Amino acid sequence: MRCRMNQSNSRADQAKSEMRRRQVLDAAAECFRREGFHGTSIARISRAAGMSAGHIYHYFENKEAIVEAIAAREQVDMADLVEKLAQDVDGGDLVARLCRHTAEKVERNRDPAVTGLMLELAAEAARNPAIARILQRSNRMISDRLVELVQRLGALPDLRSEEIHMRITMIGAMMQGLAMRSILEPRENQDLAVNLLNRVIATLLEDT
Amino acid sequence: MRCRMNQSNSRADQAKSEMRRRQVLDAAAECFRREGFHGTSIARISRAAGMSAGHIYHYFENKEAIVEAIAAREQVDMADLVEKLAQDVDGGDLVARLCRHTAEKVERNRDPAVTGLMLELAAEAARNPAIARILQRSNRMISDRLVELVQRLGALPDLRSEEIHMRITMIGAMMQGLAMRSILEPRENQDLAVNLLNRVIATLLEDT
Amino acid sequence: MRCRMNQSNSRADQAKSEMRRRQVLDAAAECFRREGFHGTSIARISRAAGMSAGHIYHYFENKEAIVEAIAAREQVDMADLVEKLAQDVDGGDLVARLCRHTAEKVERNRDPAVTGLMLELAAEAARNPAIARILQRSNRMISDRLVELVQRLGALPDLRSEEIHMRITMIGAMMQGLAMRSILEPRENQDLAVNLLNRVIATLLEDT
Amino acid sequence: MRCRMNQSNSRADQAKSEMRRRQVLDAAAECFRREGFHGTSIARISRAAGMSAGHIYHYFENKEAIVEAIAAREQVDMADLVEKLAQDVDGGDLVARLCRHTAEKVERNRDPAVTGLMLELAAEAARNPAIARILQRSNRMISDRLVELVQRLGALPDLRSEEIHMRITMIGAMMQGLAMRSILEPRENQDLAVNLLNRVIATLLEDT
DNA sequence: GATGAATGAGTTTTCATTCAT
DNA sequence: CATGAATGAAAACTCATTCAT
Repeated sequence: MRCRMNQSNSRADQAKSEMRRRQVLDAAAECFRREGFHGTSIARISRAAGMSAGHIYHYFENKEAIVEAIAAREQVDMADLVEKLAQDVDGGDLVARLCRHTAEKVERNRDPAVTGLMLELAAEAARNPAIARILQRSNRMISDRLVELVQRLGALPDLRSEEIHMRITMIGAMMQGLAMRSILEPRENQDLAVNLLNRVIATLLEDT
Repeated sequence: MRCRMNQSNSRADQAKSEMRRRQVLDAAAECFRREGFHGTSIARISRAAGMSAGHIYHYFENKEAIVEAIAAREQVDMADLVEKLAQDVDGGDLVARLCRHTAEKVERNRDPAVTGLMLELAAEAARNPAIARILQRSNRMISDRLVELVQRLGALPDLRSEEIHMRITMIGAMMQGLAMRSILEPRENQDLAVNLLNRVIATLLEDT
Repeated sequence: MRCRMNQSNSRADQAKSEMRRRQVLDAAAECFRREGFHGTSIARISRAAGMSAGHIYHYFENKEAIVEAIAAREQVDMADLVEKLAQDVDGGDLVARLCRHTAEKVERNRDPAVTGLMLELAAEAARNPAIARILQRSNRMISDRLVELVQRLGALPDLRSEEIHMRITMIGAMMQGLAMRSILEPRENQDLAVNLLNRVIATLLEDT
Repeated sequence: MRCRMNQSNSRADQAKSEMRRRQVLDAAAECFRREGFHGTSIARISRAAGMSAGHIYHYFENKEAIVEAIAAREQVDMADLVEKLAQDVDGGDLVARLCRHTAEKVERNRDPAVTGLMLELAAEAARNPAIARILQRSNRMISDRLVELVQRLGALPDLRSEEIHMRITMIGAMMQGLAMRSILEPRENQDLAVNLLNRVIATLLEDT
C-alpha cells in the first residue's frame, strides 16, 4: 500500500516551523531584556516559549545562534524608521521630519527594556566578533540609506559623502548615548532633551 | 611554625589588606573587560589576582559585591578628568580645554576593552538596581561638578542650572554614544569625529 | 494525492523493505566503525542511511536491535571464507590454502575500521549477554564447520574433535589477537607476522 | 595576628590528594568494566568514588582524562609480570617459567571484568588516537623488556632483534586473542588451551 | 590571613524514542 | 511508508560558595 502524500504540506509546514522559530526568538528577546544573555538559560527560554528545552535545538543550533538571530532582527525597527523617512521624503524639510521621528524614537528608548537589550547586544558585540559583525552590517545599511537620503534632498551639498556619513553617525551616537543616559539619569527632563537634540541635529545637517 | 601574636601591625595590615582588595578589583576589571561579568568565574579572578578562590571571600561577600565595587570605581577616571579641568580653570577658554580633554577621552574609548566594560556595566545597570544606583550616583556627582564649573566660568549666563545640566548630559551622551559606535563602526574616521564632536560641544556651551 | 490501494505488490514491497533494512545496517556499521556504538546516534545513522530518524523504528525496535543485527551479520565474511575453503577442499593441502586465506584476512584486519568494529562488538559482548549470545552462536558455527573440514581431510587423525576444536580456536585467537595488536603496534612488519602465523598454523594442524 | 602555618601540610596534603585521585580511578575502572567508557557517566563514577560529581573535576580535567589515566595504568600488572620474570631470570629455562606465568595470566583473563576492560581500551584506541598512543607506549616498553630478556638468556641466538620482537608480539597476540575468545567461547576447556599455548610458545622461542 | 577540598545546583547540549500527520 | 515535531531524561561540565585546616 504505497501512498504518496505529496508535498502539499511542505508550504504549511514551513510556515508553521517559521512561526515556532519566531516564538522562540520572541521569548528569548523578552528573557534577554530581563536577565541578559548570560543570565538567561535555555530552560528559561523554553519555558517562556512553551516548548521543551531540547526542542529549541531543532530550531537553533546553539544558544549563540539565538543571540545572533536576535541581533540580526534587532535593528529592524530602526531600519523601518529610516524607510518611512525615505518614503515621505518629497514632503520637504528633512530636518523637521527627522526631528519628529527621532523624538519618538528617543521616547521609546526610555523604556529600559528596549535600551537594556541594545546595551546587552553592544556589550556582547564588544567581545563576540560574530555579534559585532552582524550589528555592524545592519548599522552600515541604515547609515548608507540615510546618507543617500540626505544627498537626494540636496542637503549639505558641499560635503563629501564620508563627511555626511559622519554627521549621520554623530546623530545616531547622540541618540544611543541618550538612551544609555536614560539609565544613568532616569529622571532627566525629556522635553529639554529632545529640544536640545533637535537643535544639534539641525546644526549637523545644515551648517557646513 | 612561627606565629607573631602582637596586634601592633594593625596599620600595616590594613594597608596590605587594602592592597589585596585592589589586587582583586584590578584582576576582576581586567577579566570583566575581556569576558563580561557572567563570563568571568571567581576562579578566573582568583587566578588573575594571584590568590585562592576561597580567599576572595575574605574581601568580598559576593561576586555581586565585586561587580558593585568595580562599578563604584569605574567612573573614577572620568571624575579625574573633570577635576583636572576644574583645577586649571583659570587658564581661560573652557571650551578649548574641554575639547582637548574630550578628544583624548574619545581616543581611549576606541579601545574595545574600555568601552566593553562600560557597556557591560550599563547593561547590568539596566536590570540590576543596585548597580544602577551606584552608577547614577557617581554620574550625578560628575555632572554637578561640571555644571558648577561652567557657572564659575560665567558661561551660558542666561540659563537655569537645569538647562546647563542638560547640555552637559548631552555632551556626555555624545561621547558615550561615540564610544558605543566605535564597536558598530570600528573603522570610522577618528579625526572627523573629534572635529565634529568639538563643534557640537562648542555649540552646546556657547549658544543660548 | 495519489494512493495505490492494491496489495499485489507485497512481494516487491517485501524486497524493498529488505533493502531498506540493509541500507540501515550498512549505514549503522559504517558509523559504528568510526564512532563506536555509544558514539553513534540514531540521527547519524538515519542521515547516513538517507531516511528520517523516526522511520528507522519501522525496521528496528531499538538501537540495541540494530547492534544485534550488526553483530549477527558481522562474522559473515569469516563464514564466507570458511565456506570457500570447504568448497575447494579437494584441491589438496589444507594448510597451504588456509594460510593463503588467513594471510589475506590478516591483511584486512590491519584496517582499524574493520578491527575497531570487531573490538567494539567484543567489548559489548563482555557486558551485554544478548550480544554475547549472538557472537557465540556464529562463532560456534564457524568453528564446527572448520573442525568438520579438518576431519574430512583426514588431518590430525589421532585427535578427538574437542582437541581439534581447540586448535582451530587457537588459530582464530591468534588472528584476532594480531588484529588487536595492529592497534597497539601499528607499524609492525606485516610479512614477518604472516610468516610466523603460518608456521604456527602449520604446527597446530600437523603436529599431534 | 599573622601566623605562617608553613608548608608542613603540603606533603601530607599531596599524599591525600593522590589517594583521592586513585579513589576516582579505582571507582572508574570498576564502572568501566561493568558498563564501558561511554556507558559510564561521571555521576556514576562519583557515586562509586564517594564524592560529588563536580569534585571529580578537581582531579581530572575531563572524562577523557580519566580514561587516559586508566589506560596508562592498565598494563601495569603486565609490566609487573615481565619484571618478575626478569628478576628470577637466572634460574634457567626461560620457556618453562614463562609458561608458568602465562598460564596464570590466561587464567586471570578468563575473568570477563579483566578482559572486558582490555577490550574496551582496545576499542577506544581504535578510534581515539590519544588512547592509542598511551597503549602503544606501554606496550612497546613491555615488548622491549622481553626481547632484552630473551637475548640476555641467549635464546634464539641467530635472530635479529626485530624477529625476536615479532615472536614476542605473537605470544602476546595469542594471549590477548585467547582472552577475547573467552568471551566468544566461555566454556572452552581451559587446560587444553594452556597446554596448546605453551606448546606454541615453546615453538616460538626455540625454533629458529 | 590563606588554602584548596568539597558540594549542589545549575548550565548547555544530546539523544532515544514516540506520535500526529 | 515516511516525516519531522516533540519530549524527557540524562549527559558532561561549571561555578559560586562554604569550610576545615
